Order: sequence, then C-alpha cells, then structure tokens
Amino acid sequence: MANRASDTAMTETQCNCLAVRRAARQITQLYDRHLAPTGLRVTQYSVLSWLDRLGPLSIGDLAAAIVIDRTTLGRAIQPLERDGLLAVGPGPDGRTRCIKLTARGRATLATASTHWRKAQDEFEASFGKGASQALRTTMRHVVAAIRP
Amino acid sequence: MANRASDTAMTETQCNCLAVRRAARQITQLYDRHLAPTGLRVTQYSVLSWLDRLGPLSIGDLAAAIVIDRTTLGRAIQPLERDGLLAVGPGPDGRTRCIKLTARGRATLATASTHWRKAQDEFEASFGKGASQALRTTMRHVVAAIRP
DNA sequence: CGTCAATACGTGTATACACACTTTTCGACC
DNA sequence: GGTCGAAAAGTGTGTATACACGTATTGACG
Repeated sequence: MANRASDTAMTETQCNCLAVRRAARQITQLYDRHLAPTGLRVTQYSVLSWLDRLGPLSIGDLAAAIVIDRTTLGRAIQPLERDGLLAVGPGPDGRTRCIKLTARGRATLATASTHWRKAQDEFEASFGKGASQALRTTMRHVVAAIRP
Repeated sequence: MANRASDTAMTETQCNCLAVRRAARQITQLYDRHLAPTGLRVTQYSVLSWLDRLGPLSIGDLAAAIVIDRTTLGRAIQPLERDGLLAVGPGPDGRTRCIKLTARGRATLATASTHWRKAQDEFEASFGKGASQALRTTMRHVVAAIRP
C-alpha cells in the first residue's frame, strides 16, 4: 500500500462526477466532429436550437431553459452574434435584452441539424437506440437529483 | 409549426450529447462546492488522485489514464505546479517530462478526499447508491462506444 | 416623491477543453 | 555520422464554464 495520501486509490473509478465529465468530453468530441463543417460547436447548436423552438427571449430565460449559468450564456452568444446567427436587441424592459434568431442563423441551423442527425445516428448505432433513450432519462435524473 | 428552421424542435431533449453535458455541468457544481474549501476543482482533484495512484509519470501517460487531451492536461497542471502541489521535472527521456506529487500535494489531496467523500455521499443519498454504480457503468459504456 | 429591495445584465478572473501547428528529441537506417 | 520519420511536448487560438462583484432599472412602499 505504502505512500498513499489517503484512501483515494479508487477515487477515479468511483467518482460519479469524473465519470460523467469524462463521458461528456468524449461525446462532445464526436458531435463536434460532425458539426465542424458548419462552423458550430454542439453548445452553439443547442443555443440556436432552443432559440428556434422558443422564439425570441431574454438571456435569463434562455439560460434557464438550457440549464446553464446566465453569465456563461452571456459569453456563449458573443461568437454567434458576431457571426450574424442571432441578434441581441433591447427587450420590453429597460433591463432585459431580447435575443432572436436571424435568417442566417435559421439557415445555418437547418444545415447543422442534418449533421447533428449523423452524429446522433453514429452514436446510437454504437451505443444502442434503446440504451440512448435510457441514457437521456438517466441524465435527466442526475440533474434532478442535484439540489441547487 | 410555422417558422422552424427544420425538424430541430425536439433536438434539445433528444440529443445525447447535450443531455450528458448538462448533467456534467450540474454534478460538477455539486462536487466543486464541496471541494471549494480546499481550493481544488474536481478536475484538479482528479489529477492529484491519479498521480497518487500511479506514481510519477509523463504528461502523455497521465493524459491517457485520465482520458483527456494531452494539451488540456498540459494546461491543467500549471495552476497545480504554481501552487506547489505537484512538480514537473525532466523524464528519463530528453523529450518527456516527469510529473510527481509533492508533499504538499499529498497533504492537500488527503484533506480534499474527505470533502470529495461528502460530495459523493450527498449525490448518492439523492440519486441512489445502486443507481450511482449503474451510472458509472453507463458512463464507461458511453466512452467505450465512441471510436477515436 | 424618495428609498430600497429585487431583477436583469455585464465584467473580471480563473479554470476546462481541444484542435492546428511548431519545436525538440530519439532512434533507425543508409 | 548524417538523414528522416516518429514521439513527446509546447504554443496559439477560441470556445465553455461559472463565481464574485458591480451597474442599471424596475416596482413597491412609506
């Protein structure tokens, strides 16, 4: 046994957090590979997709929908705004800002969705379709299990 | 229906990648909250933990063990080296560099492991102990399902 | 009308992550 | 011994992520 700092020997294989993070890294690379031709990362694709689904809305509301930190989203939209995929304008309130998809954003999203489909198909061909469904359910439970 | 860019309406709820990423964000926050008093992030804890387990080794080998990009690890060790938790020295080969835990790193790791345990317990109390075991297995399968 | 707590955002800082490209070094082969 | 490909690592760049803190605006209440 010897010089171990503590009982951490098995931490890496027992840690739920590290397990999920590692999986996230790997699956992100797979999806990003497929989305690369569109110039979007999977996170950016998700922002556009939510925007397409929910329509124009504020940063806070969008962040709540994605389940992401508000300040993270604020930074994430910058490259998308720069590339003209979405537009940020004033909201009804003097405090809020309204984000909406541009025509170009909609077009890019349409193209990207076919690439996303291929990534999804590749993953599910290997991991299993039923297993993938169960995976998503499990991930929802993980999120639900964490009290803010 | 109407103005959808495509069939992306359900993408956010069907995407395996986004599901895993969202879970990773949430669970990371939980573990980082617990580790905060030690000044370590869960990723840093993982580096120290692997190092404790495997002994001094090269950047490439450590990256392979953690299943992380080599360049990512190269950046990740910088704050740890700066804070004196690990030391980077020359390896047996003129190309390789040897990373090893310092006494201070070992001590910090020992303290951190008790905080990690609390995070692990909190999560498993909510998510379930058996479910957690299954979760880790599932995550391993996800990683295995992705061809490099 | 003035105060004040709550709301919605932005900024500074720091880490996490990885691709493309470059540099250094090693080893093998002629 | 010189050449050259492979291996190990570093650098540049850009996104992802979130906490602590600061700013501006709103709405309620006295």
